[in-house]
Amino acid sequence: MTERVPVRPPGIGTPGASGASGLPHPLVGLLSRSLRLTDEERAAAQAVRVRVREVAADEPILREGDRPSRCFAVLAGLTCMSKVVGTGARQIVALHLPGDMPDLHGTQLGRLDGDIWAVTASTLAFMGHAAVLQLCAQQPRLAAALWRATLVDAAIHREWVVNLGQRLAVQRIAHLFCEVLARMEAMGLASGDACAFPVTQGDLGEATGLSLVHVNRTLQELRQAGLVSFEGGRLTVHDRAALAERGDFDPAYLFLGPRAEA
Amino acid sequence: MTERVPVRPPGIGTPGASGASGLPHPLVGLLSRSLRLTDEERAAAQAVRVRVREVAADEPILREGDRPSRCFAVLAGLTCMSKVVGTGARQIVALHLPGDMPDLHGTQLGRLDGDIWAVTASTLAFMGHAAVLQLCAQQPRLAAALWRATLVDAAIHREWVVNLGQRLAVQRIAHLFCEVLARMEAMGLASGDACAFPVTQGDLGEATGLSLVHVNRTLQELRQAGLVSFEGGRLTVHDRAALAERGDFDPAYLFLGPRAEA
DNA sequence: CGCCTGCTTGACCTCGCTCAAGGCCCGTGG
DNA sequence: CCACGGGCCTTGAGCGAGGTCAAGCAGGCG
Repeated sequence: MTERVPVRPPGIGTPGASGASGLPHPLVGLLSRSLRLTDEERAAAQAVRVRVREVAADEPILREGDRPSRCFAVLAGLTCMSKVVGTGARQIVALHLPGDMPDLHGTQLGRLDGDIWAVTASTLAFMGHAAVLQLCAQQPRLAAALWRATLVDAAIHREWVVNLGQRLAVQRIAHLFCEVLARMEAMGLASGDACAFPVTQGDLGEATGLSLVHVNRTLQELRQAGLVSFEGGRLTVHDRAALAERGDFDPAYLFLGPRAEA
Repeated sequence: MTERVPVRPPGIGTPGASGASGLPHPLVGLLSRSLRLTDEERAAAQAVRVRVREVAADEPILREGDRPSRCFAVLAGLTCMSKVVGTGARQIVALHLPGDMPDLHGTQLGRLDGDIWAVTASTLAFMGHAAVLQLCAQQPRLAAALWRATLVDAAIHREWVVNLGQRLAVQRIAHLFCEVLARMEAMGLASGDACAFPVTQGDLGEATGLSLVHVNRTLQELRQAGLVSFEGGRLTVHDRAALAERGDFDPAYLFLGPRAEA
């Protein structure tokens, strides 16, 4: 009945992730999602020096309280930000897909208010805070675009608050699946109605505030309803409309629509 | 046993809220919390024209999907951002105290991803998006400070995710109380261990993802433990350390500490 | 005076948690 | 080649935190 598939498959975004010509600068990729860059702006962004680092699955990248001097963009893989409560339980507060900058807010706030973990083996592009801040000071449109990126993250947080505060287990999971597929699609990382999503059921629980056991039963319910498959680290949505309906999902909060140029 | 006190008392921040000399410009107040302004910067901020408006309790200020051309700061009172789910239930995703700018993110995102309501009768200071954006373009340090303000909001959202995802009812309420008192204090709106907090038990439920009934019983528990009083729209914390302990509260995420100047 | 809003209480129910055990797949080492 | 161990998924049984429904009460206001 239950198909068995190798765990933790290849990965996300590995094949020439986000552009054509060799290695596009991660900032250029991020910025041109919300802006049409001028040559000067592109040059300024590309001048920010990048150091690429690989991290293994379940490796801590940054710790709560850290005052890092560099921030990073996810090139491939999956990272998350989480916080630990008094009981020792962990809540994932954000998922970062390729193209995201998980700790961009750190450049402004200086201190990190949660841990950042690699969920799967990932490729990260580190940039110095100083260089990013200088870029912001010299290129106001780019500063605005980066600001906007952090505001979208905040909008996602708000929707997560709603998800955890008001929705039942099935809806929470369905909603998360809808969000992940929509964001993957926006990054060009989905194929049809499927995308890589190599997280464990335990991870899902920590993101949705549910126990591992209940996530398992909830997944069975979604599976048996014919809405999704979630096996082998891959998410396949069989009926998008029905899943969105089930999860009370409206993608407006992702601000993926036609870019609102200033 | 249960004392009865008039509902919806005077209000918050009414008495010469945030400064000495007549009416300080709301932007100046907000900005100088994280920055020591130069004369030029102060002048530029004060040049942003402001229109003050009073709103009644439970009045909608902005609606989800709106594309406002102005944003506002809370001068006095209490507002919130909330979202409504399919079942009709409402989740409050943010509380705004005097000094906050509830829809500052709207200047960059253009569209609002939730409703903004006046929780109590409030005084709001509206400013045009264009003027604020122009200020950002001309004064990079002010732009950074406003960006930072939205990042602190995001950090609060993340903590709320944790609150809703991992904590029991008593902890959720205790945590919220700690947060409100800390933020009120930071705005100079607390007196000793008490502050105005004129919300109904229903409002508390919508902020913490609990039913009204359960909020009521939970409040009794906190009251009988001698930790807080919450009557007559006023919050009084009798044992701060114990309440913080009970609510698993660590104020680090509020970024109230000594301002991290660039 | 009567209504409306907000608080309080009781009884019952259910969603989701906890505890516990077993199974499958894979990697490792003898 | 096989034995062993460790993730991760699955299933069952019992329980408990919190929801729902319903009613009553107190105070403010027209």
